[in-house]
This record gives sequence, C-alpha cells and structure tokens, in this order.
Amino acid sequence: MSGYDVKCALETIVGHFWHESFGQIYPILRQLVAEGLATVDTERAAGRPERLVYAVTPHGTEELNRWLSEPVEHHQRPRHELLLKLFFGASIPRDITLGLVARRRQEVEALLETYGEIEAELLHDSVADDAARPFWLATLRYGQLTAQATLRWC
Amino acid sequence: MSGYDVKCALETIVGHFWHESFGQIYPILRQLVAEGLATVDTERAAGRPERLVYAVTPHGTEELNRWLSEPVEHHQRPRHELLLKLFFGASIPRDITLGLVARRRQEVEALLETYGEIEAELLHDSVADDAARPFWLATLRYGQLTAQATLRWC
DNA sequence: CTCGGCATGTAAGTGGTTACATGATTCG
DNA sequence: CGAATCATGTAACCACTTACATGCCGAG
Repeated sequence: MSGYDVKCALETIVGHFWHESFGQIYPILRQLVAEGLATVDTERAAGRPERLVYAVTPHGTEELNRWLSEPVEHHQRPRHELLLKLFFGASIPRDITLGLVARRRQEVEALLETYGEIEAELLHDSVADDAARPFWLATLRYGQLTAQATLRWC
Repeated sequence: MSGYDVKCALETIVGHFWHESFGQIYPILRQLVAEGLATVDTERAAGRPERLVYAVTPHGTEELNRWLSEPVEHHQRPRHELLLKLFFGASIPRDITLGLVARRRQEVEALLETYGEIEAELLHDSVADDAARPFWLATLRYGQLTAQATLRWC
C-alpha cells in the first residue's frame, strides 16, 4: 500500500477503534524500510500522481505477529469528558445536564445504525477472506455491545 | 486544595474516568491564579512541609459552570489496542488470541468488583453531599454497564 | 477554471508524561 | 536507619496533530 492507502484503509475499516494521521504514517513507513520490515517501490501510472508502494518483508510479518501475540499494555489513560461533567452535575441546572446526556444518546443511536450497516456488509459480501471474517465480526460486536450499554445508561 | 491534594482527589474519586499528572497540575494551578480564576495561600503548619493552598474565585466558579454546560467536544480519538490485535487474529495461533481476551475478562471482572465496593461506600456513607450523590452514582453506573457489556463480549 | 480526489511530505506547535531534584516528617 | 508520605516543581522528552506546501488529474 501507499501511505495514502493506509490512511483510507484505517478510516474505512478500523476507524471505529483506531486512527493515525499522515504526520505519523509517512515517517513511520520510511522508518519501517530502514529497519528492513518493509520495502518500497515507486509506481508510475499514466494520468495519476507518483505513488510509493510499500510491502511487508518476511521479517516485518514476523515482527507484526510477535506484536499481535504480546499482551495489551498501553491502556488508554482515561479521559471521559461527559462523565467528568456529569460528576459535577449538581452545580449546574438540571436540564443542561440532561441535554448533555440526550446528545450522547443521539450520537450512540447513530453509531449503532452504522454498525448495523457494517454488519450487513460483513455478512453478505465476500469482502474479507473467510479466515478473517469472524475476527472482524468480533470487533464489531464489541462496538455494538458497549454502544447498547451506553444507550441503556443514557 | 494544594496541587498534591488535587492529584490524590483525582486518583481516588474520579480516577476511573479522568487523570492528570503533576506536570500538568502545578503549572495550570499557577495559570489559574494569573487569570484570576483562583487564589493561592501559603500554609505553614508545624511538622509538615509548606503547602500552597488554592481556592476558586467567583469568576472561577462562573467559568467552571460555563464549561460544565458546554457540549462535550473532545472525544478521545479511538485507540483500542485489543480490538486492533483481534482484527488481525486470523494470522496468529488461536490460543494466543483467546489468551488476550481471557486476560481482558479478568481485568474487567476485577474492575466490576471494585465498582461494587465504591457503590457500597456511596450508598452507605455520608461521603458526598446529598445533591452530588445521584450524579456520582450515575458515573459509577456507566462504568458498571459498560464493564458488564465488555464481560459479555469476552 | 475550479473543486475534489490522489499523493507526499514537513515544520511548528501542543499536550502530555517521565524522570529527576529537593526536602521535611513519621513510622516501623 | 530506611522507607513511605507529604509537598513542589522543572527539564527533557515523546507522541501526535495541524497547517501548510506542492502538484497532478478528471469532472462538472
């Protein structure tokens, strides 16, 4: 993939649980090549800009699988703004606090809807290879369950 | 409170949904004074270190309440390492992926237990003033519901 | 001819952590 | 005596975002 492709893939496929900016992607791709974890190839096609297409090396695959097997370390430090505001809910008018929660409810309802669309795609299409599909569905299920819990909480 | 007190309060009371380091707290307290949102007072008690005790001004309270009323803007950019690893679960041995999930289950089970203890404290003690208690319980309930959802997902 | 998509990159800045420096006191 | 707690602060560093610079192409 090119760096641009990586960004698109990130946004469309794993966008609900991961993100990365160009400022991160481009320097890191270069670094991966320097470390022998990937190779680059310049692609020139008529009628489109030049692309730097990266491919993972065997060593890169090895390192990736090693990382995938490692226990999850970097738990995101908690910063839940809505809960913080709610914690001090006693000092502002009731209807404003209720408004904050109502807004969140709307957001999560919309989220659940898009999750439904993603589910339909995953189930009916032959998008992913069959080996990966159950895992993709598992990440989706996580989103659905926690979103439903948030909804009940609202 | 002193900066030290703020850190302790953060950790013990809202630690499950917010954090702040000393490197943030001390400079910001000073800044608050410069902006007229707080005042400082040096407290010297025999047999203990000098403390800088901060107090919020009327203007500070006003600003706080304004912020509390504002809609939540800064959603944490998603970075869910477990889901990302699971997404690529097809490329590593099954038992390793299952181990990652089992580990998460244990963590969340422990979390639910501590939530239970916090609930008991909130219900039986006269810890908080009565006006704040329902809001504190609401933040707790959020943690409990999403933790239970995560558990079911595991 | 402009806008949006494709494509790469960097520089400046931000937001935050970590580690360290300092020092008093209390408790085992 | 050493360790833990109370207490304040800073400097170095890191991870990351934002905004910008550049340019090509096709569609409207």
